[in-house]
Amino acid sequence: MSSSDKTRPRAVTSIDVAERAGVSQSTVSRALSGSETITEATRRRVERAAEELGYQVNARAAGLRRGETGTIAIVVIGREGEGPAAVNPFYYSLLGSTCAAAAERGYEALVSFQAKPDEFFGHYVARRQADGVVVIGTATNRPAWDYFTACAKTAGGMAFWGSPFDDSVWVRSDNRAGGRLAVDRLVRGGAKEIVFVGDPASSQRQFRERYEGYREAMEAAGLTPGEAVVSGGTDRVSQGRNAIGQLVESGAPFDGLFFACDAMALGALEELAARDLSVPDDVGVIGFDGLGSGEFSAPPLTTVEPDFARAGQLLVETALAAGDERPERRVAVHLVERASVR
Amino acid sequence: MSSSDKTRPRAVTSIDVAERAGVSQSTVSRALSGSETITEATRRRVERAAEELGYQVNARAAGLRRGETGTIAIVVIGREGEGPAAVNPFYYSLLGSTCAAAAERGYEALVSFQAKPDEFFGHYVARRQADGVVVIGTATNRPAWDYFTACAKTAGGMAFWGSPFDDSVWVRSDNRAGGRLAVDRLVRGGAKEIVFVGDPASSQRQFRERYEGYREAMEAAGLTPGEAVVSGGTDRVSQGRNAIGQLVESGAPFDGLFFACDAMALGALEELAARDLSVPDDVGVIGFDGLGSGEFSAPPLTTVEPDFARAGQLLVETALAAGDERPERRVAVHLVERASVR
DNA sequence: CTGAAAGCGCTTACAG
DNA sequence: CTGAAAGCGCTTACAG
Repeated sequence: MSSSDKTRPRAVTSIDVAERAGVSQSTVSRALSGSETITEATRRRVERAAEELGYQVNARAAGLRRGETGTIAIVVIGREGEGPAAVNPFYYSLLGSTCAAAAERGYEALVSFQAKPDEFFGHYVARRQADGVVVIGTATNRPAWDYFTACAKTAGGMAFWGSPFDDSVWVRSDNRAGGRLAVDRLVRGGAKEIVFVGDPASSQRQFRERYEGYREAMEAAGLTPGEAVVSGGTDRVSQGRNAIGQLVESGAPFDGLFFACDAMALGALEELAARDLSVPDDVGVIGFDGLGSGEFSAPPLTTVEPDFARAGQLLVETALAAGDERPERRVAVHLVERASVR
Repeated sequence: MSSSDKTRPRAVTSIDVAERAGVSQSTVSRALSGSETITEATRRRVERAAEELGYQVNARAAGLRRGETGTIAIVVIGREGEGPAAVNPFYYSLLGSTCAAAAERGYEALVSFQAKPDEFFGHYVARRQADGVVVIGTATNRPAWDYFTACAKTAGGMAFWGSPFDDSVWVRSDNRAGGRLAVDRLVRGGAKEIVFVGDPASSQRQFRERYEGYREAMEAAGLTPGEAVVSGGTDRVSQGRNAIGQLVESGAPFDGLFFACDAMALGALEELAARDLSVPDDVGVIGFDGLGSGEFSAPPLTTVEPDFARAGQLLVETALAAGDERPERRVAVHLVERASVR
């Protein structure tokens, strides 16, 4: 018979506020939502009552009535069967700036990490939990992208970064420009035999674009672009490591290395050191992504970084866009100068 | 007069499903929520109708009626005036595992990055947007912690990691055990003159606990614990760098260094290299946090890492706990062996 | 400028 | 086992 057996105390409602202020519920709603049609005196009375009662608008009820959710769902795709600890830090940065971009537009961000097929969920819009959903993460989780690509077909209101498919609503770095930036910088450092490391046929579609940028810049510089070096390995870091072994054993000369992503470059830096090849003196190295880890590698890694803030904005914009609008989908990149190029 | 001038198509409701299945709305609700009191035949009929119509329960309406939100808010506090790009990667890992822990318990995660005083918001529970809120992030943003500590006093349902205050509902690493782990390892590597670097009076309360662990282990090993080395600098990395300068100039001998956090250790590693001090031969180095960047430093950084998954669980548990329950609040730590100790 | 009433889409006593 | 009705807490036409 106790009045509060660990039940939450009943929340204060707009009716309580109305009563205290001596007005109707409608007036409370208008006063608190900033309607123009309310007397300043009334508004103040209502605001004081709300204040005194510690009243906060019930966002859920308001949204239900209004028909908007004010929320955007962000799903981060991980490697199959691995937890959030295995997520590439690049996607954490992207997550952060996407949340910030959502907030900027007045949206809340509902985030989830999804890696296992039996837990895939993308029907946020249908369930009215969100007005749009952005999906980011590793291209290597094929089942996940199959799932979300199918979602996008029936649902709309989705934006992708990292999808292995070209037919979805993706947002990407300006990868060709990035490839050119990297090669030009290597050339300025005196390199002539510049090699691209990474698989242009990778499920990460952006790799091919980076390779194309490499080719363009090589040709523009009067140099001969080579075939991409593709190496095995379970993760990007060991792929980078293995690439060096492969390269050295092939006997092909090289004085500049452009990696399809920072994780590979970081692995390569270790292997280069192990083989007593000096960076940047013997060979210049540039990565792609702007990973924080590159600040502490030996030497610190020069890299091509997308404008994360802009990436977040574009992702949110795209997810929220009504069908016909066509938001820009390429994110500008810039070179982060550290110390792995002369 | 067009029927769909860029208005979202009206969502399918449970009434539509009821109609199609030839049952009442109540039955649809029961069938889809897995109520026991429904005939298998009826349930199947309803499920098929829902399927055909592409119906998804409106989570907001259901929650409103049920009085639960099924959501937990996670706020990440950043350095005053800086964006998500400046957030310590440690907190990204913690964010990831907290999201995962929420999902494990069937909760959605509403995340926001907050750094500026005019955008602080913590009334998620009062606004019925969440059933609890976990706050994580840098202790250096004092106004933010003042704000959320005040929130916690009136609101309940909150859990903190990183708060500079002791009186809030915090969850923390088992820092003393971590300190002991680090010192013991350094001793095993042959070090005798082991120095603690970091400010025990820092707003980051965990630093003091780590220092205490250091003292305990030193004494237990029959060694003399020294005063902590406190150095200036705008961020942890430069504090670490400066600590080395300070230490070397002081002339005090040292052959083992335990840093209050990895960011400081990483800065120190650079400075040590610049001064031709070899790690781990001249001096062993151990950090705290388990930062991913430590994998790529020269040498890779040995560090004390909390059990992130457990940290997330405890945070969620604490935020969701009804007043009287007292969830465990210490997270176990372990040593990640890399190469900065002999 | 303000109020009474309807309704957003569910779930859950209450009947039968 | 199923249905009719009420109600979660708002906002917004519709009146006045």
